[in-house]
Amino acid sequence: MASDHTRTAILAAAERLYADRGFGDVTLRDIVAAAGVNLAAVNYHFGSKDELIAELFVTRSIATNRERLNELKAAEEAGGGRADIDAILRALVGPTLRGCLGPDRERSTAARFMIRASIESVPPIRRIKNREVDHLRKFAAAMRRSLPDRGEVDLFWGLHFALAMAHHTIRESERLTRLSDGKCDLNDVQAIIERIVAVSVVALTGAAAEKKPAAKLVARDAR
Amino acid sequence: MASDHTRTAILAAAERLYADRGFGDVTLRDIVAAAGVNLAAVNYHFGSKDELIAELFVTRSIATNRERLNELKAAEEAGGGRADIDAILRALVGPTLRGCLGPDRERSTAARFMIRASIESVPPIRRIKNREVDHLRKFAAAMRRSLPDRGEVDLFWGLHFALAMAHHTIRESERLTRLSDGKCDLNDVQAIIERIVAVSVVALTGAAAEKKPAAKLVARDAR
DNA sequence: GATAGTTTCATACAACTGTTTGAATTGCAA
DNA sequence: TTGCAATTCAAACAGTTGTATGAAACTATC
Repeated sequence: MASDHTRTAILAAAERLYADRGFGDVTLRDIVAAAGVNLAAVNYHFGSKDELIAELFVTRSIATNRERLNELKAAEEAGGGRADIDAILRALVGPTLRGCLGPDRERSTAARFMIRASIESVPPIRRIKNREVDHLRKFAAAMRRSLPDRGEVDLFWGLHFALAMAHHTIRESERLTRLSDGKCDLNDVQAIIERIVAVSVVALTGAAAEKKPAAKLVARDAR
Repeated sequence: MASDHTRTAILAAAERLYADRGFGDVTLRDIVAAAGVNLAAVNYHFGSKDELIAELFVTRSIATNRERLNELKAAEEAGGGRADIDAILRALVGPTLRGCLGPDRERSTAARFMIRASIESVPPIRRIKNREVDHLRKFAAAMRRSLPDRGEVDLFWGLHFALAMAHHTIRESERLTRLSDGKCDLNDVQAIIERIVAVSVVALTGAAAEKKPAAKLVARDAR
């Protein structure tokens, strides 16, 4: 196999263009122009435009999912097979949020691409997302082990709401900034993670989350 | 002015098609065929495709926003200018959820259209959504009056999270059903509303929400 | 250095898109 | 009925899209 030069150039250019301008108005011609390759190269190397998009998204979401599972595994091992609920939730929303938010200027192309994928939800990506359920089941199982007394339905809702807060924060970060006149700091990702985890924990346990003083919990002091 | 027959037929056909098949693959030709009118009628009556979509969305979201404000006003008058926080949140998420969720077969075209609008986020709709901030400020103000001791930033986050749970539930209702093997009942809209309100309230007040026994609160008993 | 397989290239294709045009038709008022 | 504006219509327009083709260039193997 020759050097992947063309293939790689297409992937890089496509990710950057999609990140900058969205899926809606980036054509194959834009991509090949930016990559400095021939138009036919896309179909030769990827088969179709949709498969190119799918490959971009799969690559990134595999990375995120692996990170999630690593954190989950670490948390379960630390707890002897039964992770704390806040650690589970942190493993669930942390990688995604860290991947997509943060100081504007150091936000990577990959992050901006994933934000687009989260907002625009184009068909090839939606197809992949549908398979994500199996991945989430592992977190549901961990939550069941962590909170065996909690009803199964409540656990699903808790998991669902945690993801809701994470994804909505990614999707609507601009609106929240505008609504709060910049008072909500979207750059302090760790604080956002802790805030979401804290809300999810109280939603699941009905009690304020004070169990893990090691991690700095959400600063909820009045200002 | 003649009878709005053509105009109305276009609006109805467009809303139904967009609801059924999404914005991505519905063309003006599909719409005029379904409406039984001429292709040029769309541009004659609406100016452009985007303006047609915008009109559809504006009509529906004005209705939702009015409903929201009515509920908010009623809650504030009942409390003498200071509504309970759970009533405010109910006014915020209730109309949207009631408009979009509920038993599948009685789900209206309008509801399905709004779900699409929530998922696909096409340019003309995004432009309109950006103006929604002013509307949300009224709820932020009401929350400030209701919880004057709570920090402003926390209130914004609470508002943001409440919307997050509502919209994510609408967007990902199918996935939640699949993840929970149907155990999460997406048909009981009122229960979902109360669940979201309850989580938001504890997130905002740090205490379990037991203040209003009149409304049935979320059933969080283990099963 | 011939050969076979891979990769690149310019170009054409075929289909679809929203929009425009200008003539026909309609409906209403005088 | 006449006149005038609003509406409808068939047709074409102008542009874009993703994809396919077949020849050319390259690369590595024998």
